[in-house]
Amino acid sequence: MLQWRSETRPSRNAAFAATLQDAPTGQLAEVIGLMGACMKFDRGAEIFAEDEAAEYIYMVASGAVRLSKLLSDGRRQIGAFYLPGDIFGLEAEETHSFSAESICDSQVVLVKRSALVAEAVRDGEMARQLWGKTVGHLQRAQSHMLLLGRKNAQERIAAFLMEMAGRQDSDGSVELPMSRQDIADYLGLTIETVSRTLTQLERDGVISMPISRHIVFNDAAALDKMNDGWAA
Amino acid sequence: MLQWRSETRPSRNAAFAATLQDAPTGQLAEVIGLMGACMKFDRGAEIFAEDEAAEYIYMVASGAVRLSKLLSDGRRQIGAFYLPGDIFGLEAEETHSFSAESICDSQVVLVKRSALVAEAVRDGEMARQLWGKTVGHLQRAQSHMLLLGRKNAQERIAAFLMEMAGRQDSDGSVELPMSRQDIADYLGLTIETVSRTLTQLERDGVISMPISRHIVFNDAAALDKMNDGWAA
DNA sequence: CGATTAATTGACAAAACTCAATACGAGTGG
DNA sequence: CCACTCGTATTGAGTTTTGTCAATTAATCG
Repeated sequence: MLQWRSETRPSRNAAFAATLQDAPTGQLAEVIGLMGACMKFDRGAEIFAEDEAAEYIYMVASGAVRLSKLLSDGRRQIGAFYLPGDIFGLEAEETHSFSAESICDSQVVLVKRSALVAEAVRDGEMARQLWGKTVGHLQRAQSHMLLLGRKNAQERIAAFLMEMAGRQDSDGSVELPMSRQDIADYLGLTIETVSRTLTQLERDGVISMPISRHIVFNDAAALDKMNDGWAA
Repeated sequence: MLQWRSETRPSRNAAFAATLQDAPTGQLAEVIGLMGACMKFDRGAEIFAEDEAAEYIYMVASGAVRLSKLLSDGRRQIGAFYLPGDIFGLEAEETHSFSAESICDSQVVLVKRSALVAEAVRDGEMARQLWGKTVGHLQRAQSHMLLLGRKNAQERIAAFLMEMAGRQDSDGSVELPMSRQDIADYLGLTIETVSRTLTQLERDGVISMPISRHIVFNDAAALDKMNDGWAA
């Protein structure tokens, strides 16, 4: 997948005007990369907060980001993880209803929402892509609802591993940038249940965990079967 | 809320061309009402199926619709309920990933997706509204994820009742068009848990149920508190 | 009024959660 | 290079919530 580096990207102001001419039917990601300014975020840093005005649209250049909502009593739901190449910040019209934090040290490209909208007004293809991305996020959210509503712990973990594998161009293993607590809050489980379920899958020979955040698939078919009948 | 009747709506072919001129900055709902054709669906009838090409965009005129996904083993997740005035069918780009069924006898207005898109190309305001509606659906889906991920049965039921009340212009009561099974599949619970939880709320004096599908709020503040810290 | 579907209730089982203790691992300083 | 520390992850024991299966009651429709 895309692995943007700020060094290889022309600086914003220089490229701005020219870019828009060059990309009349531009890929959204390209345009964001060219129009946007790159920012670094440390592990745990907040990219935007709940109730903050939604002024920018974002793209992960490197690292990983979580979209989360925290409750008064400490419960937390993670709505999505964003990996390099992913665009986010589309889920708000006026203000954000979730916050976004950097899971590890990350680089994120920011574009003014107003600039993208202005571009979309002129370029129908751009409008179509912005809408399409939003529909894509909606489908992911629906797919996630499915998982949260009716899957047991093992099915959730299996679905999660397959999802992450599908989003990395992985051989037969996944590198997890997020903690067990993040996974738990994404899947609607406790950290203990996540841990036990992973251990059980390892005992069953389905996966191996050389280190806790690197998971090797020994029997991808078995994982597939746990997902049976559901979209990823 | 809107309570469209097919009789009061000009027939499609007659009004089509004129309509578009009349509504240069039209409300999306208005335009759909004027451009669309009205169809009746019996209770339980399928409006569109999973994997079907997404050819239309829909608006509920009367009745109620559920968006659902069925598994091989019989588990079902309901992703959303649509009530009069609600627009749906935006969650797909090419093909539907959920099916939609009429919960009771309903009337639904259909518009060719291509016609709306063509309109959006000409009218930026229309494009903005289509995108905005999609974002709205995404926010609802995220809010629903939250509920499914971390709420207990009582909190889910309370959230559901408040949501439905908010969507009907209701005094202190809700009329539920859907069965207990539909509610259960929406909330990620079993029908028995839904039933028991409602009974418990009635015992506690929070609600009354003169009949099973009509729920009166005796203590809305108590319901509110069960929702504490969460968006509806 | 009887038949059929929808909803409730009860008794028990299972899955996941809670609380507490222990182990692992990365980073730091001796 | 090793020992120490702190955050992260795993494991265990016991509890709670929700699910399952079965029976009963209520509502709806001819």
